[in-house]
Amino acid sequence: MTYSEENYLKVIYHLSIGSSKGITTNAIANEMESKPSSVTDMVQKLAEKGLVIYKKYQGVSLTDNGRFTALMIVRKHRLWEVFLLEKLDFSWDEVHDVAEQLEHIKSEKLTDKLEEFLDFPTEDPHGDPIPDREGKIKKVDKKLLSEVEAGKKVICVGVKDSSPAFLQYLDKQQIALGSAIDIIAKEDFDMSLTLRVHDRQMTVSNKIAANLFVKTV
Amino acid sequence: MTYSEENYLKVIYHLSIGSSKGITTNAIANEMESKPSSVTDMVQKLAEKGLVIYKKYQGVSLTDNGRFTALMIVRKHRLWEVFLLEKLDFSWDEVHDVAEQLEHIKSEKLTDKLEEFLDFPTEDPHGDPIPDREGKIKKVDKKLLSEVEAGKKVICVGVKDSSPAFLQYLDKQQIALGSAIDIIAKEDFDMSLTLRVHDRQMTVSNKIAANLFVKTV
DNA sequence: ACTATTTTTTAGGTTAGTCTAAATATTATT
DNA sequence: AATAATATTTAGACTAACCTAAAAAATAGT
Repeated sequence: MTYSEENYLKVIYHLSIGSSKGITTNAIANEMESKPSSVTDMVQKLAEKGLVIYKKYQGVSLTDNGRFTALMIVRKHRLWEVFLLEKLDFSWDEVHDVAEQLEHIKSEKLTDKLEEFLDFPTEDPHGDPIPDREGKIKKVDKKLLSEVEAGKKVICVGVKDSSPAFLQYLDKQQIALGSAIDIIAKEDFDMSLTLRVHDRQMTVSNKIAANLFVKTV
Repeated sequence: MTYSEENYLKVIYHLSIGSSKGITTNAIANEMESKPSSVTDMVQKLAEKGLVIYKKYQGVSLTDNGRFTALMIVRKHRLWEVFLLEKLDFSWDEVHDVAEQLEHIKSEKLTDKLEEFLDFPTEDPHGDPIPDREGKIKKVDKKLLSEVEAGKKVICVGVKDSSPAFLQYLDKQQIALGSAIDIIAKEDFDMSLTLRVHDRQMTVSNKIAANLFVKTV
């Protein structure tokens, strides 16, 4: 397994979530910031190795073997994210690039020992579930704030838009990872929301709500 | 900096310790389990980048820049070894392969935070010193047991020969990493040593002593 | 249903890092 | 000092992973 093959499998896995159809070479090239022709090459190689199913012009999908391999990479990525945040005091936006490298370290023992050291976390700091060593994965309860109905209580677990402007806005409103949010009301006219965060009441636009990931409690 | 360039620098650094002359392409090829012709290619590339000094048929040596780069890789390798042993309960012989991968992770912040997390260790589990972030490195006081004079007290920090036969022998004699050893006498005839380990007295051959690294206390 | 547009694949080329075999330089031997 | 042995470099080839440009297939528009 090369570094590059692993990256392709990971991207195909992520694109497969939700869409049941074959993943197009264009979609993969886009995600990997490479060219469709390069993707065609690699995808043929992965098909020969039995990791994906590929028919010309029809897109690709993962085999069981390919999915398992992808899940083990995702597992490593998310465990390392927990490590960086909890043990090394990395901030939210700093973990990704480093985890992107660490996910390729090959040692089952390391992965399992790390999981134990972190006390068997079931989700990463963004609220995404961590596959176990058999590849089993908890169903996600992460949603966009805009999709939750009024009256519910939720916890902030991540952002969709991670631009400085948005992060600074959240900072100003004192909304952070782990903040408890009560959804008091939803305005039908513009889909804006009235929230209570840390005993402070506020109103946020639909655009804000559509970029904030929360998990229901 | 590619993975491969980093490995060459690291090997050249290790071979440079002790020998003040230029390092031969053959020596490098040997250490890397590759061919001398491949080494010539790479060494020319490293010379163009100003990391080594190279004149045809004369061997290579590191520039200041090259030495610093090598030291930063050694720093990462040894910090990760400490992490694996102390935090994840890896055993002595399991750390090397994994550290060999982890040493290539590129993130100054990660390295510095890891060092802090481990409480600024100054040597790794084999008794080798860990360079600081400026590349400063403590002088080694690690020696072979056979080179220490009678009467001294030492601590076992590593092995030169790591064959199962030798490790099993040490196990049987209850000599482990960290064991305190008193050197009671040295026999002139065959250079065998009389030792006290854990209040038990024993005699070991020169061959044994010449494969055991210790640090003087 | 036929043409225009877009998507995907094929063909051929590039770079990094490796190799083998041949050529050349250095070192050792007598 | 000349030759034999060894070490090192050069030349040319290979693979993995990428690219561009052209060809082929699929999709969309009228």
